[in-house]
Amino acid sequence: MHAFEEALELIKRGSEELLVEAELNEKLKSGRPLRIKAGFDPTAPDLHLGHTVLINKLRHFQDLGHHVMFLIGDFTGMIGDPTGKNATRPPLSREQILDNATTYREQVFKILDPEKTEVCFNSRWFEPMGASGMIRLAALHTVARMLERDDFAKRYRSGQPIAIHELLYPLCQGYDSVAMKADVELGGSDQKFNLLVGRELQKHFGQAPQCILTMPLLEGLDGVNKMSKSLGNYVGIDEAPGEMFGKLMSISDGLMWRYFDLLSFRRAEAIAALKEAVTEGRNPRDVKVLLAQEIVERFHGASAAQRALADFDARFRQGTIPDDIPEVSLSAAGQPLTLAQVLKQAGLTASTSEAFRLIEQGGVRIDGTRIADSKVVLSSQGCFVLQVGKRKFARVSIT
RNA sequence: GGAGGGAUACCCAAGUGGCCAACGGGAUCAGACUGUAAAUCUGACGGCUCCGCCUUCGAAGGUUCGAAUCCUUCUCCCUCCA
Repeated sequence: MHAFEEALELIKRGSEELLVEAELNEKLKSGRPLRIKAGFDPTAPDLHLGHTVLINKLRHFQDLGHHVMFLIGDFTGMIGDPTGKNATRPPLSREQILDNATTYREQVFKILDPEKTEVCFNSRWFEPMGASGMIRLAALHTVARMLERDDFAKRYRSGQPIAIHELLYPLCQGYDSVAMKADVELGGSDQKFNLLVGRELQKHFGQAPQCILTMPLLEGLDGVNKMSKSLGNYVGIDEAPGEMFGKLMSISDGLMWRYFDLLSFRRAEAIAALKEAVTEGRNPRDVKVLLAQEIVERFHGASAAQRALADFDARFRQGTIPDDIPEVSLSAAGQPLTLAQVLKQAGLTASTSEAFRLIEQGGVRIDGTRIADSKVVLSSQGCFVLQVGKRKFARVSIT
């Protein structure tokens, strides 16, 4: 196998679609470092594992010696990407955008090598372009072609408003590719239309059109919907090691392989070997541990990953109480407190009603002993560990 | 500008004068089973000083012994026409 063929394998792994493969082949064969572009809207600075699928792919290119350009759409952020939206997005202010961009960079360099990454801002070429330049750019595409795009078409059909400036978004993104002389552009599978516009414009400006590599959207912890913060099925890359580890351990066995493909840096053969081991009887749990550890290690380092595993085993396999639990001290003011009140005041339940229910359902323990009597009154003074369900703890002292 | 339809708990969605703290589904939480798996099963799912009481059905008033349900005004959303 030639080196470039191996490279192509790595590039294609986990991807959704590669256009046009033959072109990319040629580019790889040339042996020069390719210019790899990926653009990010500086809207949501809180990255989760779903976002990292694309960033991992950039990392692959980086490892293969290519030139990664991380584009922060500070200019286009004023438009807001209409992709997948059914409504016009509120524009971002200048300060918000810059703020978000900084956070973005910090988080992204946990995966990308900062030395090998060029960070670009597209205001650099759009600001000097001016209104006349924008009009010339707009002249390069037609409304009809723009309305071919599914989400625009749907909105248009269903009578939802499409503001004129939203039509400019794909053009701007496409022009970015011209300004950056991109050889390859990466994007989510929902970005295909925008990425294709880039090819058109590059051809118009006499450049070889970029290849397009789209990445699938990662399913969230529920295994059904795409990972997103608003659905609450996400793992944030800033989350504490223990949280991250626990969340990853809770995914289903089937979903685990998807996560391996899209998130792990292991070689494809290594993953295949793991899969085989499981079919031959290896406990999937142990394999999932490997995945969870790899991910935690990536964002928090090896020792944190070790600790997360140890804590996890201690807490859930042996049922011991973790040591890093929040401490709460309450003052009884001379009066005895009911258990339900303490639970609420310690922040373990949202209301005393909820506390009552949980007690009655057997979900509450004091120092490891289940308390099922909702009328228990805690005599004043004392210090103990309160537990609700499997994961919520607090060390409470009453004074 | 005109005509019509709608707003119910985290989401979807029943309910058209008392049996409604409000059917059902989803999400969520707890318990059982486990690998903290997943699936499944059981239960909970407005609040409180919790075997009783208090506040909810877009908002504010009103009718009534009694309203999510009837009336008035207001706010917001949708559809059709212009």
